[in-house]
Amino acid sequence: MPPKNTAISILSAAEELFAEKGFAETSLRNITSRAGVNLAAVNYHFGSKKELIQAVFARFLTPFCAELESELNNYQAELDGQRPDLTTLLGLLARTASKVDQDNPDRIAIFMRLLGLAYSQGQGHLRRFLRNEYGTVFAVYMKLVTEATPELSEQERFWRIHFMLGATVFTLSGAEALTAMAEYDLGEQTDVSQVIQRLVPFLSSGFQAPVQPS
Amino acid sequence: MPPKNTAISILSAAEELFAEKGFAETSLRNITSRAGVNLAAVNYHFGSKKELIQAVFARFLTPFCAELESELNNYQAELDGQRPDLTTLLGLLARTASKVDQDNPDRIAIFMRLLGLAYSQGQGHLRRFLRNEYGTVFAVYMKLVTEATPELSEQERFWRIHFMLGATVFTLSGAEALTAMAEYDLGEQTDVSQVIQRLVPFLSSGFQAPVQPS
DNA sequence: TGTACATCAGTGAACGCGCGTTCACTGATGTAC
DNA sequence: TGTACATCAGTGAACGCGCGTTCACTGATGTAC
Repeated sequence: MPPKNTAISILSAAEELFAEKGFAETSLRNITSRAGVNLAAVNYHFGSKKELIQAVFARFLTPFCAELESELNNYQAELDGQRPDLTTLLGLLARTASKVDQDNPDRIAIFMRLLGLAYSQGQGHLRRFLRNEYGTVFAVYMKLVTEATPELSEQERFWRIHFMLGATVFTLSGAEALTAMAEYDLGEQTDVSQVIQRLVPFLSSGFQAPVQPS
Repeated sequence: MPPKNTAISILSAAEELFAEKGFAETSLRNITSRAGVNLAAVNYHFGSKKELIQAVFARFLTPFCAELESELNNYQAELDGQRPDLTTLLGLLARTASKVDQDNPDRIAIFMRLLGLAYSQGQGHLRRFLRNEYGTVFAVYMKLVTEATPELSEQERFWRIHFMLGATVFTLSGAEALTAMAEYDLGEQTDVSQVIQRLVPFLSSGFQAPVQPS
C-alpha cells in the first residue's frame, strides 16, 4: 500500500524519529528515507526543518487542546460556581490525553518525550509557537488549579506546578525505557495508562503537601 | 590572566555550553573558541567529543559521590539499625549537593540540566559510563530508601522514585528560566537552594501518598 | 657542565562527510474558452 | 469535445557549509650519560 499522502508520511516518520533521537540528531535524510519519500519533499511541504517540527507538535496539540477546552467547559458548567477539586482536574487532563488518540495509547508518551526535548534543547522558535497557538487553553486550566488550591501562596503554587510538570514529562517521556526496566527488575508488565494512574495520587499529595513542615 | 591548564578551560567551557544548548548542538569549535584554545586540543586531551562529555560528568560526579558515600556512612552509623527516615534521606542528598561546590551554588542546576539532557538525548555511551563509575553509591542510597518506605510495594516505590527524579531534574535543570519567570510573574527573587527547600516537602508527601486513594 | 635525545603540550591546516536547502525539471490533474 | 494553459505534487542532483577528526609539525621542558 503506497502512502496516499506524502506530508502525512513525513509527519509520522518525523514524530517517531524525533522522539527516539532528538531534533538535532535526526536529519531530514533519516526522516525521508523512513517515510519512503524524496528528500526535497520536506522543504516542499513544510518549508524548513523548523516548520516541520512545529507541524509535528500541531498535529498532536490541536485536537488535544480542542478536547481539553470542551472538557473544561463541561466541568465548569458542572461546578456551577463551586470550588474545583485538584485531583479531579488532574484526572481530567489524564482522561483528555487518553481520549484524543484511543487507538494508540502510547502516543501521549511520545508527545511528552517531544515536549521534554523542546524544553531541554534550544528550540526557542518552538516555545514561541506553542505559546501563541495554545496559550489560551492552558491559562484557563491554570485559573481552575488556582481556585482549587487557595491555601497556597502564588510562589508555592508556581513551583509545585513545575514539580508536577517535571514528574509527568520525565516519567512519561521515558515510559518505554522505564516500563521495560520495571518488567526486568520486578517482573511486572505496566503500560502508560497504569503509570498515569500511579502519577495522579503522587502529584495530588505533593501539590497539597503542608508548606515547610520541618 | 592566561589559563594555566588547557584541559580545565575546555572542561569549563564545555560544561557551560552543553548546559546551554545540548550536546549535539554544541560544536568543538564553540567550545574551543570560548575556552580560548586550539581546536585540536580537545582531541589531544580527551581523545574525542564523547570522552569530553564523560569527563564533564566525571568532574562533577566524582567529588559528589565521594561526599555522598561518606554522608551515607555517617547516617548509617548514626541509625545503628533503626529504620531510616525518607525526608532525612532527601535532605541528605540536598545537603551533599550544596556542600560539594560551595562557591557556586548554581552548579547543581547546571549538572541537573546535563543529566536531563543525557536522559533525553541518545548518549547511550554516557549512561553506560555513569552506571559503571557511580552505580555502587546509588545502590546503597536506594537500599536505604527501601528501608525507609516498607509500606510501599516494589512497583509503587520504583515509580515514585522516578516521579521524584523527574520533578527534581526538570525543575533544577530549568532553574535559571524558572526563577526568572517567577521573578517576572510574581515579583519575588528565588535561588536554587530555595527551590530545593520547596522540593523536599513536595517529594516527601508525594512519595508517601496513600496508594490509589480514589 | 654540556650535549643528545625523549617526552610533553599545543598548533595550523587540511581531510572527508553529512547536513539543510535550492533549483530546474517532470508528469498528472484541473480549468477556461 | 478539443486544445491551451495553469496548478499541483513530487523529483534528482547539486550547492555551500560546518562538523569531528587527523596529521605533520613546533617549541619548551625533563632525563641520561
